Amino acid sequence: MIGKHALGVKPARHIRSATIAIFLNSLEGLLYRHLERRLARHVRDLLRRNYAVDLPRIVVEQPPQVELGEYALPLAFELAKQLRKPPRKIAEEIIAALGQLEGFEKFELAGAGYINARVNRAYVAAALAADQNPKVEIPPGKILVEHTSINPNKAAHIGHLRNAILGDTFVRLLHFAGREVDVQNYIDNTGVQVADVVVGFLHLEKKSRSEIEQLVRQPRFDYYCWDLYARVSQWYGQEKQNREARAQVLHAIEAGNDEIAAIADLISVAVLRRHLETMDRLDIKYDFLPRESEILHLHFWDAAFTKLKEGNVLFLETEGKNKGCWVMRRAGTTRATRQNASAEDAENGEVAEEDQKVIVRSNGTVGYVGKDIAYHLWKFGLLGRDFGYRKFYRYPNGHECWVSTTVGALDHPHFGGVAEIYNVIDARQAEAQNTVIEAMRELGYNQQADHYTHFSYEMVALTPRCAAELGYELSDEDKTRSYIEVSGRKGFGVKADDLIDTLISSARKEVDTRHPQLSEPERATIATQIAVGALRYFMLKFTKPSVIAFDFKEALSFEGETGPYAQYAVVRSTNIFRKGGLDPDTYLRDAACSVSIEDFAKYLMGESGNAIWELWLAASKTSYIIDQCVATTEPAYLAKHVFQLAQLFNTFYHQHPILTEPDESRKKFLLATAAVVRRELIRMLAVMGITVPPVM
RNA sequence: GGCCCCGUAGCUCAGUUGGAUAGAGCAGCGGUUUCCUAAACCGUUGGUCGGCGGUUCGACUCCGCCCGGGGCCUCCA
Repeated sequence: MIGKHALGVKPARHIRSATIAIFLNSLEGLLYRHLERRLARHVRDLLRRNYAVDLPRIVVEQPPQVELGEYALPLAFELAKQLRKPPRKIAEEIIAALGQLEGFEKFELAGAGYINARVNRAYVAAALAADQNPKVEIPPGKILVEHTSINPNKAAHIGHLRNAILGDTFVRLLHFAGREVDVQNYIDNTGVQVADVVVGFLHLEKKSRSEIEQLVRQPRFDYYCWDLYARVSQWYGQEKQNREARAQVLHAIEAGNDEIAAIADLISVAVLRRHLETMDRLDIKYDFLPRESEILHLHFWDAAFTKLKEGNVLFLETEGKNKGCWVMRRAGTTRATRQNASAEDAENGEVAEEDQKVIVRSNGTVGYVGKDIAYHLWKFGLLGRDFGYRKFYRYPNGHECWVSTTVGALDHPHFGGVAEIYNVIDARQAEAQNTVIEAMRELGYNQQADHYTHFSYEMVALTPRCAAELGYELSDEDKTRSYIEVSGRKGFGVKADDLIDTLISSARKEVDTRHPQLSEPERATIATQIAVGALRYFMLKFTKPSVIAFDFKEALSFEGETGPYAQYAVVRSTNIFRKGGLDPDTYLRDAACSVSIEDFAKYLMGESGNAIWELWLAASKTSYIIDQCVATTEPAYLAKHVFQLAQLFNTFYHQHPILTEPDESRKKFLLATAAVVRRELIRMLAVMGITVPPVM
């Protein structure tokens, strides 16, 4: 629901050149992903027809150098044994049979039996300049992305930033792919973490409700809680009986109708607002905040419990250590247990003790996984209950964020009942997530389970050096580790707002020296854009399963493989047009299309055109890369590609002075090159949530 | 003990779901600014892809075993 389209640039409405217009109308697409699909389809048909072979997947890869073509098919190797012919011979035959294919120049035999395909560079470039991007089939149904989900009891830290940036970027990727998305941020406002801070205010600080009401209004109340939470954890360690305070508070919060519950609500709401402010600094916004308090008070669990019992997913353990608990089979123990068990055991749903997951404790209270099952049944519209909704937070840009409540507004957007869900949750919770999926499956909701994706990522830890810089005392063992885990409980970590502040002031210093003539607000805006660009890029450049060992030096870098590097490439392109007295977008719409097919061919074909063609080719891959990111749930590919494109552009920029180019048609072509790359970079950066300053 | 992730250049990481000569950034060394041009560019140093087997025409990639690091496995969330 946020930002219908993440596109930073509007597509050109019409094409000026009659030649190109006719050509483009006759085709379904000329950009990288369209050509790849067409090639694969063409080859598959040919293999069926001529060889009666049906390959499950036609592998299409990219040759090591652009000189060898744009696509490479290694399929002759695969067929060699089956057809009892040498690969080169097969490749030759296939090439002869391939004939003509729209958008392609020719097919060639290469190496030991590769079939390399060369596209018609001029046509592809013309299509890209005209921003041709034909509609592709978009799967129906709304998608729900859950991310951030920070316990509302302390300030957000760098680990939470990775979660939110990954989640928000994935939302933008889905938007780009044309999908409708709801963004949810689950709030555990009734758990032990909130209880702990409440204990801190009541037992350590001895604060009254009205005093807390005052404190809540201070600017960074979440920082106050950060320190208090760490002190409470220490306090629990001092005397065993201190922990009794937690149990009492927790119980009061769950019941939800006394002074303590009111204080807990006061605190968690205030911290939650702070989280929304922090994330909005990075342009991360939410549509709906489902809270655990409503899951409890609206009795979501009761509805889920009934279903789980009726579906024989849960059973009451009558002996052993889990006696008196409602348990289910732990994820990952699925078939083995069933097959090894006797038919009668399977009937009763009996599972070995070590394979059991307790869902309802023997005292009748439900655990976290149980509540999560109920919540996920709601997400798919399977629970038969709904939240109440009220407006909670209005962003400066007018976007409205809703929160769950027991009795809400009559008029509200519809949340839940979606077709697909993605949960951005760190890898440590993989087993819990799988247990929820397993419960859905056992309830017979296989289709929903298939569309339940745990968007798993690794944590952000600190390098020992970084930890030492922050003033933490390290044991000798810690010093030898490659990284040290952040701990909210110990108050050990880098707070999100602190990091953002540091980045902004660091960027600000540079902007001040480079552009002293700019006004104060202008410099502030640019510094913020650079800081956000650096931070978001930093969190996205690592692949999800890689632990980020956080280090200030790297995170604060604005050089090399960073967000500012890519932003700077765009600024350079913008500079060309500014100094040339042109507007890049207008130029693309009007002038670039006046570059004739012949001129595109002249400057892009052959040896001399290879280098610039490489740049055009990379620029034509936007939708291809984004498809890949969505299919693999890996935004890092986009970050890598943006950097590569920026790198190619910087090389181009260095080698080709454009404004002084004497040949008028060549100058037009070079300007079109700069404008196209600029447009694609802006687009992809927007998908990463990064904007580009006017100057840097 | 069981399950999951990681191991690639001095450091931090990519490696297109089995393909052509393993790539970036940082750090180091040496260069390039009257320019649309330095948050940049060029050159250069640097590799037993943790180890051993296996599958394959072909393995950094898949399988098995081992070594090293991390995580999860609680009537916590």
